[in-house]
Amino acid sequence: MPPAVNLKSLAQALNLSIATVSRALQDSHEVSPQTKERVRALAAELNYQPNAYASSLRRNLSKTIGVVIPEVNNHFFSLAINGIEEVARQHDFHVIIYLTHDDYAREVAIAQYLTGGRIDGLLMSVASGSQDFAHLHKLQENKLPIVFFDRVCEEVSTAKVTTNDYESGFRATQHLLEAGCRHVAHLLVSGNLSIGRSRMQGYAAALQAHGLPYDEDLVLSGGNDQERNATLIKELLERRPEIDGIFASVEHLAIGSYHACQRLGRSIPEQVKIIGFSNLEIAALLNPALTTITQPAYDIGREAAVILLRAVTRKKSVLPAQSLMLESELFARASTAR
Amino acid sequence: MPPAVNLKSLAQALNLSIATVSRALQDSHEVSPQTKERVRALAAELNYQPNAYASSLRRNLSKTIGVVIPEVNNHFFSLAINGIEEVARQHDFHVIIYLTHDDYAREVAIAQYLTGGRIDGLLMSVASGSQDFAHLHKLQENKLPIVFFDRVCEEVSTAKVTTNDYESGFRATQHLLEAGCRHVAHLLVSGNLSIGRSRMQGYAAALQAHGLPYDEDLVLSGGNDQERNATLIKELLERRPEIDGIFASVEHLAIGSYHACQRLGRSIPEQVKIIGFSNLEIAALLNPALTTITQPAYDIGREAAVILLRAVTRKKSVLPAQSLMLESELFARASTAR
DNA sequence: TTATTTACTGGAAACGTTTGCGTAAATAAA
DNA sequence: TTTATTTACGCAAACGTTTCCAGTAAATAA
Repeated sequence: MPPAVNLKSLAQALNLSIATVSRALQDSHEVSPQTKERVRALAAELNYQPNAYASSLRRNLSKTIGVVIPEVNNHFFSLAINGIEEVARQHDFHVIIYLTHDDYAREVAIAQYLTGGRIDGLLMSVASGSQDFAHLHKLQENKLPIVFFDRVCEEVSTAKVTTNDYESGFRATQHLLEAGCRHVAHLLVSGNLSIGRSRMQGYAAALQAHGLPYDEDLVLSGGNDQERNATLIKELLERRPEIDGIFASVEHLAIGSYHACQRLGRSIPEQVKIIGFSNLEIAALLNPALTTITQPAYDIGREAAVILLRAVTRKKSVLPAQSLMLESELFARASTAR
Repeated sequence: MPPAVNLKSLAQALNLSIATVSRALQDSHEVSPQTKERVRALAAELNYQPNAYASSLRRNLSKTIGVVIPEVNNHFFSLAINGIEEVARQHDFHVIIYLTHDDYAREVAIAQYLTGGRIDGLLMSVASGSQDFAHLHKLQENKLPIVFFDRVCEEVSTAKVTTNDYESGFRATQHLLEAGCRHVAHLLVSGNLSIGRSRMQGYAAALQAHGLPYDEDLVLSGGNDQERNATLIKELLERRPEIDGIFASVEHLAIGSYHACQRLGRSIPEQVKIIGFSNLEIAALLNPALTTITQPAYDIGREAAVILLRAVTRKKSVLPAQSLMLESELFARASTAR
């Protein structure tokens, strides 16, 4: 091990005290310009890097934020991460990522970790299986500021960034109805997710507005197993052959619908029209091009990070309950053509 | 601030010394079973979490690995991250992610950070713009074990995980030639990336094997701006209308080719056949379905993480130069049909 | 009975940083 | 001249762990 270059070795080499070297590197006003220059020169020459852990321990600040999401292999979340990382970098913050794989137990374990003071703030999209939120309340008790994005947790009072999910659900359904659909199925990932509920309510309201009945049997809850989803959708389409429209609440369920239709030989959009929430850049290149409700994923990540970092740098540990709602956009494409 | 629960407070409450409490929580053999139980019980009750920074500082070990990649909004990398995270979780390690956006300056800045001892090991896919590798050598001098994956850096001697890029390039090109193409363009992201070179060499070798000339003008270097890529490809297709096959070395260039053909009204695969490296799950749903060379992205991430964590836990700071090469798979689909 | 081991436990140093406080010299004010 | 103030720096404590080094008491061996 080469003798690590730290404040002590710098101080010795410069014949100064550790305190002075530390202050010089922080550009403190209580060290002379000449000394600052000497210190900086040697630090640069020896390639000194402060020990992040010592600094974090002493200052009780880690310059790190955590991001807890279900998956990273998902266009929405990877775009959001891009936004988050952008903001973090501007503030000289580091980003630790944890994946729950939509598993409640993992989410709890991760939350447990996080009470150790490893991060200064948390950005989170809750796992779909989560019902109990004691682990999140514990984080708040530990003075960890939290910002939820997209999959928010209503039971915890803090800042939240979402999109207009109710309205989007309404518009998506309405879009199908206006395209001539009369039997619209709704595929969602989990009924107890707040955004799932909102989209569902929008769906139900649109049906009602068009004088159509809400049929519980047309609502399908999918999971994380893509193959299984495709099978479930296929079974639904077989069981209810009158279905002529599908509103998929998340991207991979729209994809699953394509596969199901392919297997059943149902043509899109002639027999079944499909609209889905999605951040696929290549929705337009699908066969047929997929009509999407597209969330401003990058901006959601950005905004959530901005709110969090503002709180962190101001040492506001508990964020006032606030909701920022961004607008999704509907891109009509071939999959819902008349 | 609620009085933080730490070793000291636990020790006081239990009328024990800090040392004993610490040892009890680590299940040391030199503390009695009864004491261990008492300590554990109170720790659990008070929800004690050890301060990660104090521990890292003292043990000179952070239980954290860094991942430096160009983008996260990319199927290959997000799958790789899934693999990495899986292994890290099994070893109780944390994962910090840094994005270079393929920018050399950012990569250098990130490397600079990383010498601060914040992480115990590094997984890296180098930025396409990187020419000089002093920043990486510095990391090695700082005793940071590095494993490169996919976009490896040949100039740095350490462990590397890649796929059979030369062979894949050869097979991809051969596939087009066997489908009848005579003028095959090659789109790549950067000529000075080692994997880019390998794929390119495979491309050139396949041409030669089929008695076709290598034409430099048919090789196009793309960037990160998708719109610009599509324009460049379009211009190439206009300039050289005889092009009847495209081998895209990365996913988004294949997508760009689709867009370019769409704009020019060239039909795939009748006029132009396209094959591309890609981890798109929905390649089969594109219009037409895209023929792909698919890398085992998840496994690459997994294997790289396994190698790294083995080195980290064995305190091997400098890894022996080794290469692990996994196999890519070619999925023939409609975009290269005769 | 004495010597030696074994089983627990505690004191204190160390990791590298930041920062409150003290102080000497230099300067300004009285 | 004396007295305040400023400037520039050092000492040492603190952050919460881990771990080396002893130390005590009981158990075993001689």
